[in-house]
Amino acid sequence: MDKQEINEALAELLFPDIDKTPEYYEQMYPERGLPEGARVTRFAPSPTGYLHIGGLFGALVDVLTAKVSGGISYLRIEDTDKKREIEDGVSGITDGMKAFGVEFDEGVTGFGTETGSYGPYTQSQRVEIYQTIAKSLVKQGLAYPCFCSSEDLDSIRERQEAEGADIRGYFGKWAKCRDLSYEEIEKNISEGKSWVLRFRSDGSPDKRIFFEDMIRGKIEMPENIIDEVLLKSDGIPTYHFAHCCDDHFMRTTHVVRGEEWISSVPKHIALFKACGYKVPKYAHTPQVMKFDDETGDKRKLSKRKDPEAAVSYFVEEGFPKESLTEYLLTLLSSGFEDWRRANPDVPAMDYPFNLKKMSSSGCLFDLVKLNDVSKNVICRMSASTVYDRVAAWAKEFDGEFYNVISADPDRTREILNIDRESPKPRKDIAKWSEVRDYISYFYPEFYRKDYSLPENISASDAKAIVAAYAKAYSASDDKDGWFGKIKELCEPLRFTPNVKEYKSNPDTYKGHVGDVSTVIRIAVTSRRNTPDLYSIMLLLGEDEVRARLADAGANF
RNA sequence: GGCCCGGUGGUCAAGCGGCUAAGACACCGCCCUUUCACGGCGGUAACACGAGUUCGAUUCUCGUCCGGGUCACCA
Repeated sequence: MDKQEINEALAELLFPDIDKTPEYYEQMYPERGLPEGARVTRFAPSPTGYLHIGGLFGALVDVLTAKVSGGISYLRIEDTDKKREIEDGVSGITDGMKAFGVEFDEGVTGFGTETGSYGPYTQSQRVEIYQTIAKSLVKQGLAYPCFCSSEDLDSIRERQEAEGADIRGYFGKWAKCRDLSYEEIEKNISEGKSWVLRFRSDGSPDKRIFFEDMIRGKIEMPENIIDEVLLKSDGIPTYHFAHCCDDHFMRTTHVVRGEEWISSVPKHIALFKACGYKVPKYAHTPQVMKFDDETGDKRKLSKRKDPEAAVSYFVEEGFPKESLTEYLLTLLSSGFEDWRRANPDVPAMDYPFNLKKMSSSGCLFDLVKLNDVSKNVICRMSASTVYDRVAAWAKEFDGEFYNVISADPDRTREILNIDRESPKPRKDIAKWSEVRDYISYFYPEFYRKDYSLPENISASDAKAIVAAYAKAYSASDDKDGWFGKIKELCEPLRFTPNVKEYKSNPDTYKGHVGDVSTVIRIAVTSRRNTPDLYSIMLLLGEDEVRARLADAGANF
């Protein structure tokens, strides 16, 4: 047998059940007839944990990159590691994406469902494809079976470490199985020894490869010389091989992924070339970090240590989905905030995103900034929208609150509308979980009396103010009349209705109209700070206002 | 340890050889104002370090330091 015949025989020995050829899949998954410049991207998470910020961040880049170019983005599930997979992994990802308004053009849409003609989009369902390509590689002498046990591999590693070798891994003299004869292989297999399929690298340790990262520019690295595992002993591909096959057959043009993948690019390029595939463009995104209070350092957000790394955290806290995506957009694209100011009402996903303008350094996730972004998002919403969103959130996370506000939706909407839907809306609310406290004084169920006064106001003055106001108060006053009455209270009680005058003559008065208002505000709401008091009193109604004034007057 | 990525105010960030080094968040002050918020105005605060190239470096090169990543039958 000549070499070619041996390879053919080996391929049959290794993959007796594979009867398709790479050409079959080439025809099944033809080039996408997209216009020039259209980019095909994919978000390819593995269902090994909940959806986290980094994932959402990456998905946003994928979707936006495809969208601005008139291309396609799809969601692929990389479930080749059955050991680490968790039960609700897939739906966690798809639900999370949905919850944050990230929509892919094709791919997995939920547990067991998908759309698009380049599927299946779940790697565990594509095993035949990988094996077909693997078989072809064996035929060409580009891959070989390796029978080394994990102990063998450990020992190789140990020896390499002891030698202080610069390059570690399965290659050169360490690659014991690389040149096994057909007879040896056949013997091993007939003995039932388990094997993995390795790539037969033709790389040289002193050659370098170059590639252009869409975000970082030119990157130079040593060529890959490692005989990487292509197929694990269970016949399932490793990430590297699956990446190569899938992104080729799914016709991905731009691979966007975290920067932790940069170091394996040489492997990937070698694989694509060995398979005869066009190497996709790569874009390695920076990592989202957080500040670790314990160590005082920046570090990568950890699923384990940081509850806010989970996207579900933001859902539970009640951040509107737009807030998180807008915040992430400010992180991943410096021009976003300017664009948003110029286009306040356009959906965030219409942002003309540019991969090349992405920052390449890791960034800290800033909850404070998120709050600010979120306040801006919420202040643009109508009262009715706010109500719907709060109610939806409360229904899931705060049933008691939901019952109370939904008992009279119209009234709740009116409460939520105080100082809203104006050119200068308030920006008090950053997340739905804050609303309960924010409007609690409207509801007897939540109202907590607190008549403590600012230091500059005595209890006796407060009693006098409330008593006088209770007499003057009329529920039918308009706003000017309402405030006029408060002003009229001032002089007799030795306060001044004129703030400026008080400031120039602080000793002649006990305080000014602001202090008088504060006392009334405290009496009516138990707060020192509230939105427009007049609106509040209107919504509370005359009986309730009178009752509160009386109660406060007796308890200051 | 080898290889790789990164390093502008507290945070996110403009900046591509010559600028008093933008802007946003946070913080502080003032104004507006019945409180708070909003809004307006102003302020504190930065090019990691050292060489080199250059008439001139935040911008280019090299080295150092610091941070991060990666060296699995995990992705």
